[in-house]
Amino acid sequence: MIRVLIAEDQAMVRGALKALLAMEDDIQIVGETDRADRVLELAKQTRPDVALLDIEMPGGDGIGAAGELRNEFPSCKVLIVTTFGRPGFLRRAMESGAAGFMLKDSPAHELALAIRRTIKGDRVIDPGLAAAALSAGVSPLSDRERDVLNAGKGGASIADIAKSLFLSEGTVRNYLSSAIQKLEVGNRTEAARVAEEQGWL
Amino acid sequence: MIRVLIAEDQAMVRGALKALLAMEDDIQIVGETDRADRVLELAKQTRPDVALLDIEMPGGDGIGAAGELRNEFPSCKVLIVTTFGRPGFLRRAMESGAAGFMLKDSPAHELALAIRRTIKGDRVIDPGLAAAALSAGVSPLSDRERDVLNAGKGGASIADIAKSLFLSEGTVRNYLSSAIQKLEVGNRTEAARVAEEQGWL
DNA sequence: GGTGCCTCATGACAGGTGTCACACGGAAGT
DNA sequence: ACTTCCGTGTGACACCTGTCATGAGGCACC
Repeated sequence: MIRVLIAEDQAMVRGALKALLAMEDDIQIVGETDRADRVLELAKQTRPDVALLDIEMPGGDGIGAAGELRNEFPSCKVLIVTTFGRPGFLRRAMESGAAGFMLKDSPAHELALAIRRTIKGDRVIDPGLAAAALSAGVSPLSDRERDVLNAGKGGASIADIAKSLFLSEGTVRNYLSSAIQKLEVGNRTEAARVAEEQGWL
Repeated sequence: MIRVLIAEDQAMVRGALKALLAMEDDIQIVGETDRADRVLELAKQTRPDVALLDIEMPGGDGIGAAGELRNEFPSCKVLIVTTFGRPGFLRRAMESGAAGFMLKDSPAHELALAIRRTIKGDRVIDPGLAAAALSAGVSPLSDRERDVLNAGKGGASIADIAKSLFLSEGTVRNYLSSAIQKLEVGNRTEAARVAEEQGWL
């Protein structure tokens, strides 16, 4: 029996995944949560063999939770199951110790297969996404460039970004300018969009 | 037996919902698709009693599909089931003839309940979202203001927007300025974000 | 027929933004 | 030690943006 933990914030999707996996004879759902910051605690109680984690969740993100799990329970495999196939997500997920990365637009029956393969020690990665990750390469942005893009992605002005990051406005302008050039776009709104699409934020 | 059609682009979620609903004795899944523009065609073949539609889908959106369904098959109830509770979405969905509006973070078992209530002629609306829609009110934006925000939301410059809408740059600036003031924000990036959050785009 | 709103446009102006050159200290690699 | 980044900062400059005043035409409503 494979003990599975599910972390997914949308209750309906979580319930539906549960229903789906409950039909498999060799899979047992031992825990479920809608928050990233409850994953570790829940794993302590339930000792799962595999954790199914979404990336977008309240209380943190699935990639962070994957890293924590990896530290505390090295025997527990992590399978990221998410909506968006951002190449950068895949890279960060694998670096944080995830054993697999599936997209929600894969067929449903592949999920059980992926769980079984993960248990056997295989790394399961969505094929299309793997190709995209290879062609996209690593983020060209420095840490600070990423920070300013992040702080400004909601539409904040340079002054706002400077305040929230405790930097001078000139410095923020320089970082933005350099990020805009690296991403080959024309303004910070586009830069934030492109970086987000690549999973570089 | 309630005949149900599912339109949802993420295959895993679609499959999982199918598994969930298949466990109900009085519900039968008669069709499924991942594209908004196949809904009508599929309904012609399968004659569903209820159509479960996501909003974000390739080939159009679920609200448009709801309107088409309403015209061609007035007896088929439409239940919108979506991720984001944008008040404007709810309004547009109800105006286009949807019988219900559920969020994916409702508990899974409520989906079957909602389907049954829809069949009985009830209108099923997520309670929290209904309150939000009432407090948010209708969009204050004129058609053209909406257009320029839409054209610029990816980060396009004023010149780009003007070209794509065949307007002068000054006109675009005026519309943006007026939208920015109506939405009580400071620049067009924020304006686009706020309008999008309200479902006004 | 007046009033008000929307669409489209122009011109002017202040302030925000992106670019560039330059500087200094620290960390990392050779 | 030397070089090469990165992070941080300043000042200057050109250009982009947001605001405002103003105008014309069209449509709807009273």
